[in-house]
Amino acid sequence: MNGRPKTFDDHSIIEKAQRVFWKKGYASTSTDELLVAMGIGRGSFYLAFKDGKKELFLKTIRQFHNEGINKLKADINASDNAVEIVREFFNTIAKSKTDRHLNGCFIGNTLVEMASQDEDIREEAIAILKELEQVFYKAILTGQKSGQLKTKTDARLLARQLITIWNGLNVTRRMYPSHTILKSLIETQLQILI
Amino acid sequence: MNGRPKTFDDHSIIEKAQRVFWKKGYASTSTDELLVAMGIGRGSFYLAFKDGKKELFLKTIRQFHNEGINKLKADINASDNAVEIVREFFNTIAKSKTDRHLNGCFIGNTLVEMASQDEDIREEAIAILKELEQVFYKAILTGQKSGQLKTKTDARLLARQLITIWNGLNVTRRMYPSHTILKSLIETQLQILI
DNA sequence: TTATTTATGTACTGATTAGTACAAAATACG
DNA sequence: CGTATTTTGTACTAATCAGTACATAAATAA
Repeated sequence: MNGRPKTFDDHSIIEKAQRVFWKKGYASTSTDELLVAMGIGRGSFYLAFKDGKKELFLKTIRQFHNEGINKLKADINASDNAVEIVREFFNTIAKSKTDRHLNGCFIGNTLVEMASQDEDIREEAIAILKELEQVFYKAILTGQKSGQLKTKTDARLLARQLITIWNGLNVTRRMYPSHTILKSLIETQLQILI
Repeated sequence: MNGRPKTFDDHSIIEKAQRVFWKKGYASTSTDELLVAMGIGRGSFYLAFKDGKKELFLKTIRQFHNEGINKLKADINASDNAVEIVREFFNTIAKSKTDRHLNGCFIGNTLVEMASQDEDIREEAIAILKELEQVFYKAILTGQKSGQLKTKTDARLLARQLITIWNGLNVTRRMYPSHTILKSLIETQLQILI
């Protein structure tokens, strides 16, 4: 049986919460702030997310990741050059707006902030980054099989280097929030993909 | 004129505060927790650090950095192979104890957590990482002049790559807190130093 | 000793925190 | 219409937060 209808849908309020969490991190974001950003009241929030802030956060990073990874996979599938899509993926860092640099990678931030604080959140962040690494891995394998990638380096190791470069760029971009600096840095780092 | 003598010295309590800040970050560390770790009372604390938690934190990252960078510089000066010392510096990541991996790099953590939260702390963290990059830069220059480094790549760009790899490894080590994985990863990443 | 200075310990403040309790509102079904 | 069901808004709680106030302690200097 149906009761009073919801005035919101989970997907859109999670997206609104995401912007706040991404900018401020987990601990520094208050539930009050989240409620204002999501545009709902306390009653609705704790009904929709029984375990409160932590449940919302886990759903937020999951939704953020799913949409990003699905787009990346689709782009790769639609292309005949998987490695080139990976390159473009890295280049979005340099192309993003200047104020975005300070925010870094939402998942990397989460891993850094929560690694010693919350096992559940840490493991979720690790799993997400490993899924991204896995996409890199498959793209590299594809490139090596097609001959577009000449390097004989083990694809697993190359993928692990890529995720490390990704993590690093998302810290370094805060030091150098400059289009040109980041562009040349990314280009140089990606020379491992030869 | 002298009054009642202090029961502690700043350097040692800053070091005690450092362990807590490094593990938990800025926002999630309470002043109560810091007082317990430092072994002093509120009265003494706010007398020694007029601006409270933030002043303590800034002094903590400064002291942490000064000691680390001075040791690194001394090691480089005492060696006839500056680049080899830089390699060893990176390899300390792989060699550290497993539970240390979750803590990452104190300064990198600070930049990630505070970039959008506190301008003073962000700029201090950026300055510290740039000082480390500068040490890399000079080591690379030395290596290129002596012929120990064959690469003709611009030393400035190489140093920027190194700080990015450093930042990246300190995130990735939380995904793979394993001696062997990190060792091979570091070795591969440092192949830019040829 | 007495005055001065500095350090310490503790009680307190007002703000903010995450989360709960619960009555009222809005729907569907019979 | 009336009852069951679900959502909503608001008042509340108990804990914790960073920081202040201030009396007392412990030293030096006169």
